[in-house]
Amino acid sequence: MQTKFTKNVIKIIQRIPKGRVLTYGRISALAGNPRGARQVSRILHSCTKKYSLPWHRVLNRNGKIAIKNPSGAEMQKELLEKEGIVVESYSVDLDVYLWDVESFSEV
DNA sequence: ATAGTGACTATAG
DNA sequence: GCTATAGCCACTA
Repeated sequence: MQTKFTKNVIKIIQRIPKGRVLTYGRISALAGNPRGARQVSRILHSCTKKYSLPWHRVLNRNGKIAIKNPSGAEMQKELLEKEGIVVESYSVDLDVYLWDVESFSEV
């Protein structure tokens, strides 16, 4: 059984539009836990396969790829570029690609 | 219950 | 820009 926070995170991540990215802090805050950024990473680990989450659209606060696994980071960069996002040195320009989450509150 | 860990964040140097 | 610390919260042993 997952916590409410976990389910919210999953729902939010699944709502990330193509070509946009979100930060761990943003997601955790939207899910109801501004301090739960680390849990977002955990959820990604646990639920990416089960829920087909677009984990590649989740970056850290600096718009940088936070994955430890070098292969995974490379894959994420590739996936982002495929969506039209320019990735430089494993980081993206948040001013351009950060998802405007205001539309999520409507739901 | 306690301790260790982590795809984070904020602050300090 | 970088590393180092501390704080946070959920999961695992």
